[in-house]
Amino acid sequence: VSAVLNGVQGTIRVSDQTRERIVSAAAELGYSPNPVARALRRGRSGSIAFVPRPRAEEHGHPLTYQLGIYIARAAARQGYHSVEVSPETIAGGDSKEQLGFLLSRRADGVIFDAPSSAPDLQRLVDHGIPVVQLLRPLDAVPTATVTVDPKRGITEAVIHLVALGHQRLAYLGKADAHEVERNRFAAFHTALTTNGVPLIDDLVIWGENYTIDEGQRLTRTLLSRGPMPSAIFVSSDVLALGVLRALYAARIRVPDVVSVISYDNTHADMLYPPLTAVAQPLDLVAESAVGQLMDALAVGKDGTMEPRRVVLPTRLCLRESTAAPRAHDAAWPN
Amino acid sequence: VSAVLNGVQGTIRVSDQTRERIVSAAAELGYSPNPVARALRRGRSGSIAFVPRPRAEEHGHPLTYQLGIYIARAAARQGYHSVEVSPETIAGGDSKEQLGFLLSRRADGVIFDAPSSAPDLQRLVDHGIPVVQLLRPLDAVPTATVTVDPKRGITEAVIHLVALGHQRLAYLGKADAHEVERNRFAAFHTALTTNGVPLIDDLVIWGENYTIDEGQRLTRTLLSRGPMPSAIFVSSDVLALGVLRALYAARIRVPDVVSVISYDNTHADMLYPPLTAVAQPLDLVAESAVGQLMDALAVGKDGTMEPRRVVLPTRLCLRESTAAPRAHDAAWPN
DNA sequence: ATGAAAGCGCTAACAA
DNA sequence: TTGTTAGCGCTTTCAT
Repeated sequence: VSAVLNGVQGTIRVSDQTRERIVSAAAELGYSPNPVARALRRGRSGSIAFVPRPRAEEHGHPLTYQLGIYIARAAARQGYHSVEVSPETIAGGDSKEQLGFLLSRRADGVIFDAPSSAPDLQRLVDHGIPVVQLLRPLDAVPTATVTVDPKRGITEAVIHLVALGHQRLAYLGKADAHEVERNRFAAFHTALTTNGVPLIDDLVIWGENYTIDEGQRLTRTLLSRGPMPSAIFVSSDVLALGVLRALYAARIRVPDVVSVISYDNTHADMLYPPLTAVAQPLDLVAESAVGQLMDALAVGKDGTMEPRRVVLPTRLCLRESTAAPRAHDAAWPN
Repeated sequence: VSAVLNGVQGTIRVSDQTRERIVSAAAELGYSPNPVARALRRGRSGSIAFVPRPRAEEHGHPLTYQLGIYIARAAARQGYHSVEVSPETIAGGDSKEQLGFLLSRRADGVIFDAPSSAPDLQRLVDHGIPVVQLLRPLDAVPTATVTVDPKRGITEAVIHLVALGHQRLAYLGKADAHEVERNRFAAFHTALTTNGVPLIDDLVIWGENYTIDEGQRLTRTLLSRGPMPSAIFVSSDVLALGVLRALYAARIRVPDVVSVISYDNTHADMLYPPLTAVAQPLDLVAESAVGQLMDALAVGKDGTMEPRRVVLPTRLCLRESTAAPRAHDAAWPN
């Protein structure tokens, strides 16, 4: 019966008549297999878990939401289920319990976005559960990772601005807490140099975190530093929320007076004006992560992963927050 | 051993010495129970599932995100796990499989936010799995529900505007697809009447869906209808995104020229200016839903629920998108 | 081609 | 107080 219902491949070991009997009986009884029993027996649950980034990141939801969807889709394509396990629960209650939840074959593999707890990760790895870290991995734990190289998109952004005629570019970013931050600024800096645009120290402003308030603060600082830039590159959408708020309060219109480009593209399409932004390929990130898990879980494999490091490129998404600088800006004294 | 490790209450049926031996042995071996086996044996998984609203709702993510967190927290407080099961997966692949996933004791109870598939729900109910529907329930299926009565918050909103001196109020809403929409407008209308403010037909504009584009479109229509309102009530935050975009494009400042109040409070705190908005108590919604599930799942109970209907009030959240109307507005001809 | 049985890891009921 | 055992529902091996 089990073989028939599961459509076992191998040799056809059942007469058509019996198969028919089995199938119709199952239908009549409304039978559906109990996945828990199946998981116990198989040692595999058939589902993977996605643990979003810690909630501490104010307004991190669109990214989490999108990743969740892409992961669910990618998993579904492979016949896998995916569930999202709130980091709240993990960090909150006794994390031992929660981890046990993931550990003990309830999820065959786990995808973490920007995890914050190395010990938790390590325990999973120690238990032989395949783990992939996304976007902002903890390097202390040797797992597979899928990250993004900001270079391409940021270079496109700078070229775009230069082509429009901008020469005074500001950069609002977060002080380098992580490689990710450093890479963004490095990409920006390199792109300026390559395109013969000066990096103006006064127009590079560092904040402590990615929040709206911080974005406002940095913008006010920028505005207080004398001659305005004609374009601002903001290193995260959440920061950009604050930038736009500050600009709105100061009655400085975008893109009429300043152009704005942000990084992330998570909120960009809901703002006004819609923001030109550098987008991370979250769909591909998810796909790659799920793919790696599936490889490790393929029949015959024991679930061990080599810690492969996939790096994906970014791209610029053109919208309406960029335009040529105002004519008289060009005539401004330096 | 099982009894000791699970801290069974009843009579203390174990000598302290043996207990000690068991505990230390477990610690040494790094033992942690296999939840799958436990679930199979107990017939309870110890976790509940949250199925977010269909992704079709553009920019519905903050609400989903917040509900997810509140549900996770509430469940954790009760010693339960919660997982989020993407509606993508359910709607996408063969929904039978996915439902089976929820059905077959992988989740002891299920919380749906604004579900779209009555048959799926019905199947769960038929299988005796406790179900709670949130915010926009399918009345066809007799489950417990937790909904929100917009009246209080909307009344506060109108009173707030009237107190500021507004008399020309616009309402942008979605044509009544669901009781939820009707209730919002009804609350608005009643509040106007109660406060002696006229409902101006030209300033009530109906759209087809909650999208940014629709918000823009409705606003353009509004602007084309002659004398501006001094305040706009927008029946959803996503619509408000479009309203603000259209106002920005038309160089109409908020709240200097028009005040704006929106409903939902999901995006309101990230906009510019920060929006005064009517908030649904998502934390209480989650808490109530989880509580009802827990009641149904309490030891001894068989998981049957009476279809209780909890209704929670809204409240106004003051921010910066409302101000007194411009002086000359008062002098405007009607 | 079909039937029988073992056993995944746990808990609960019962026996000693 | 401790030890033994049945069995949750399934898959898979082995015997017929």
